[in-house]
Amino acid sequence: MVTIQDIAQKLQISKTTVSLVLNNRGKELRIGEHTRNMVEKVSLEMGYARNEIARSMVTGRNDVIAFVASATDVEYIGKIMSGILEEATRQSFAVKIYHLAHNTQENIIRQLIEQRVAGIIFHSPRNTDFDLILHEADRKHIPCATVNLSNATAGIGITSDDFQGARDAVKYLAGLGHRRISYISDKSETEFTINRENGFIAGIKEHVPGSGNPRIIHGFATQNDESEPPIRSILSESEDKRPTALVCYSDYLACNVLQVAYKMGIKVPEDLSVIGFADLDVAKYAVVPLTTVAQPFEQMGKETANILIKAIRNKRTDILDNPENRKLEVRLVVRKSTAPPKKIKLKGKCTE
Amino acid sequence: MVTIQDIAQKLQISKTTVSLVLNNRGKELRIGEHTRNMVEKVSLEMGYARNEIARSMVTGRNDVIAFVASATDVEYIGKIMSGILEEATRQSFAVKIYHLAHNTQENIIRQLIEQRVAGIIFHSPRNTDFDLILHEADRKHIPCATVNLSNATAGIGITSDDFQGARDAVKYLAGLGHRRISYISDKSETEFTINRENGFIAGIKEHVPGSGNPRIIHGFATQNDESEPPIRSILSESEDKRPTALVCYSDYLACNVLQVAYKMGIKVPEDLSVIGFADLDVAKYAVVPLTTVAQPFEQMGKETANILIKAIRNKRTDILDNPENRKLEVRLVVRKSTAPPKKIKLKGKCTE
DNA sequence: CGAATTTGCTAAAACGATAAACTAAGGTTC
DNA sequence: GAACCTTAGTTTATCGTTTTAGCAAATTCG
Repeated sequence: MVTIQDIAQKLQISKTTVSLVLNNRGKELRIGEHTRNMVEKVSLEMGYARNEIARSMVTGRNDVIAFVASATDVEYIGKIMSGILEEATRQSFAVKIYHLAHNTQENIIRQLIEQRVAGIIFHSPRNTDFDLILHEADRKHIPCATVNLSNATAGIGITSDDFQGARDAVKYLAGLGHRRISYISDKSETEFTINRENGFIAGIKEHVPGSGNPRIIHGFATQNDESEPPIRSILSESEDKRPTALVCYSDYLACNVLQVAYKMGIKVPEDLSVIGFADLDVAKYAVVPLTTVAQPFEQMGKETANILIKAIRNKRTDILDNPENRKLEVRLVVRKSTAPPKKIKLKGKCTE
Repeated sequence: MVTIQDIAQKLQISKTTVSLVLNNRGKELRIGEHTRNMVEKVSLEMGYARNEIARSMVTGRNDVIAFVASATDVEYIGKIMSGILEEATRQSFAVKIYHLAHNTQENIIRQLIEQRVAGIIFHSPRNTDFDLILHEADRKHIPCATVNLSNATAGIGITSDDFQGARDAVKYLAGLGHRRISYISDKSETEFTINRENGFIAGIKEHVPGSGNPRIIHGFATQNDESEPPIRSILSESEDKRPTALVCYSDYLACNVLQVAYKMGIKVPEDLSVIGFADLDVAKYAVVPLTTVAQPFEQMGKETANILIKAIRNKRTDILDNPENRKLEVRLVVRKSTAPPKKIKLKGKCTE
């Protein structure tokens, strides 16, 4: 590989001069125009590419951020990554990725430190997955951020406003005329499940007052079959008692609902409205494309990367003392799985 | 940050000694046991973490591979990445990711060279996306590989055996008794579309002989609505002429078929069998979970990383002269969207 | 015309590690 | 007891770059 030394030799000048020119500091540091041109020309001719490793050595900087995730083969994590990548690229940072799937926390943090990454972004559905890494990173003063993870211990944390999302979903359904709205939660207990459930409850209290205690059941998104019994039981009730609309913890669960309803001959949206959460492919490609609360995954990635890089640039000053936590707005995407409830139409006809 | 110098100073020995011990070359190069123990102890106490950047400088190695993809927010690419990551981790390589989405080829290859990555893995549905990068990487003798991309120019190329997959799908359907089987292709013309189409044709010739020219239509996976007219037209034919089974280019297209069939009141799998391709989430979560040709994305990633790293370790000798191209086996996953055709049963009843 | 300033460039140190060659002390062998 | 070997390290060079300080020649100024 060609080095600045080689260029210097060819031009019979010092490598300092070459370095200055190639870093565009030639004008300010008074390298003559002719020399500048020659350096540019020869470096191009010889196919010079600067050695970032050598550069990092002396500057002490290393413009690389690490994205440590529980997995990469999950659609929404891919979207987050995409946002991180876009912003990092824009700011001339490279991105390294790490998995918890085939690696221990000990191992990952060691690598991150040895490779002198400038900052770290985490995501996992399980908050505790990063305790060790966060602790060690803090000791070494590596700025950290979490994305879509309500763990404030990292200094920087970007999530989506799931509470608001669930509330909006209820508001929309109430606006369509629904009164019996239930919520199907995931089996896990995380900040996500809690926020969405609370948002749902708040929505009911606000938009469907006097409807009694909101009904919440627990499904199991991961395995189709596991979710069927609870869903089936709620849909088996008589038509005047069972919910006319279901808000689901995730698009996956909403798909499960679609499956069960299909088997039971319940029509969506005529007999039952369904709202999902996330806006993943499964929502778009469902038989009845799902109305869903779209989370701004890409934007979350972008924002997180942006704030993290700012922290890095500001010489990592006291992020832990002034934590930056932000919730991004969600957006209800209305597709085909929601409609006014049947009952209301019938009632209307009867009373006339 | 603590350096080996600091450790050496504290112990009043030379940094070479420290280096040797910390690289486990202390025994072979005769550093006394007592000194070895002291170095280990003090380096732990001081929280030493070796500087991979400095190390790379002198060794000339940099155990990093780059994964350059058209995007990261696509489910199957995430799976490939997962495999790459697993294998790279196992072999102590780090992985950097790059997007074509927000970056030019010129920019990416420049970064890759400047950062002295040891090898590059590509994926994009469009073969030509990497021409420039491949060319430059070759000039700099950086070993390259493509994954799930039938472009042999990279020396290493791992794909799945899509031809076989489509053929297997037809074989399975023929085995169920289907005779009128059609294929719905994507609108694009890539190696993928060609391989699957040819596999389908081969399957028909082999397993449904004398059924005339196989029918192939073109759908549009990307936008739901665009695919509807061609699918609807084929399903609108009279029941004794229209296909009893459809093999689809992708799971997405298969979902489109499910949507159209649902609207038209055609039951899957009773009236129509549907087979997808890829085995993505949309297949698992479809109303009628899809029978589909599962591609081994993770394994493809693993295999690619493994061969690439081998090439890197073997000092990148003439991979371009001895290209390694491999097709991995696909696997038909049978779910609920396929069943024997109705007609056969009816016929059976009539003739009795 | 001499002093001060500007211009154009360079020498040397540093970053943190590894690698190759070398040394000094003590123990063996013949 | 001289030659050789072993042990346990050390010295020096090197990787490719940036940074700091400096120096000589040319130019400007009073």
